[in-house]
Amino acid sequence: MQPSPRHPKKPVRPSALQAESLQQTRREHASEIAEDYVEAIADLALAQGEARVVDLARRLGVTHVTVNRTLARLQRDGYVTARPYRAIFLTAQGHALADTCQRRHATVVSFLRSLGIAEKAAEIDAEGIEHHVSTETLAAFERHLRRATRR
Amino acid sequence: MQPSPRHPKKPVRPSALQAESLQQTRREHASEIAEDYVEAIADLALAQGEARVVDLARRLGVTHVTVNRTLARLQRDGYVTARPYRAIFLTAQGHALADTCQRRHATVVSFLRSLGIAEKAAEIDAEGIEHHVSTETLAAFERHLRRATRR
DNA sequence: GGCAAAATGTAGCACATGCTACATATTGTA
DNA sequence: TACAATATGTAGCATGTGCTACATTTTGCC
Repeated sequence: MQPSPRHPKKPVRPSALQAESLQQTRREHASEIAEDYVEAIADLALAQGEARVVDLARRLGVTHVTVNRTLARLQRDGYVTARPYRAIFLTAQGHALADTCQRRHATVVSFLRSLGIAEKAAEIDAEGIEHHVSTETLAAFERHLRRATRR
Repeated sequence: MQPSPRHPKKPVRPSALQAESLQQTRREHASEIAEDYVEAIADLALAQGEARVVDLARRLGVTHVTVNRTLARLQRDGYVTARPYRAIFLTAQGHALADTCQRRHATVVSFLRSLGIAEKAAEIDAEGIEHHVSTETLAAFERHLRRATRR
């Protein structure tokens, strides 16, 4: 193959819609964990004044080591503040993200419940689904909920 | 801390429902990519007789290198057969998975469309959502679709 | 046949996530 | 205060996914 030595290699252009969708999904996945963490930190702060590494580990179902490393990344990205051996707190940016996630989570759960899905299954599915719900789809869920309530 | 030298360390037991849900989500994520690949391979086989690495790369929006390594894993796990410089084919197991995914994908898209979501957004969201839809939720989607159709 | 383009393969890097094992700091309490 | 339990931190490994750069094979065509 002629390696076309001039062009540094143009990025693969996915022509298909599916490629675009999958790339979107991959991007979302990168932020899913951040969302889960800030949401958990917000909950814990509310419930017991502060969030500790152990609490997060228990809550998220991972070891404290994983929590620790992920917190370093969240701190790097400006979502939390943390000092060694101290509690973890959300930054303004972290709070904003947490609020968004909590509202979205609640909406998704309510929506699934309104379809007749049992509490536990709704919770489990919502955890997986919520990160992939676009603004448009979330709005559609809310519309549906209003209709269902009005009835 | 007393290291309790006898017990090899019992796995962290997540007491909270959220921990369980998140672990479920992580398990699902491990199989998402396999699902995307077998689905693409099935489509390509139908459309042009066989699936090649380049086709998959274009379709999935990644480089051929990534396709290559992922195919090795899929082969290891029994979903595809592949020989160097040859086309890729699904095993019986791969076909079964592809069928399931295609049906589920179609259901999720139809469902989102029935909520008034535009074609493109429905496709994009479906790619992210479909992997996290439990049997129960999928059934609820189908129920909803039947109701909407009947009307 | 033989050359060039296309396709495929391989090496090696980066990053994210998970883990176990072990080290260190903090804390509760005798 | 001092010890033991708890919490937190660090080192190092595995796996999965993505990439670029380069090597090799296959294929189309003169």
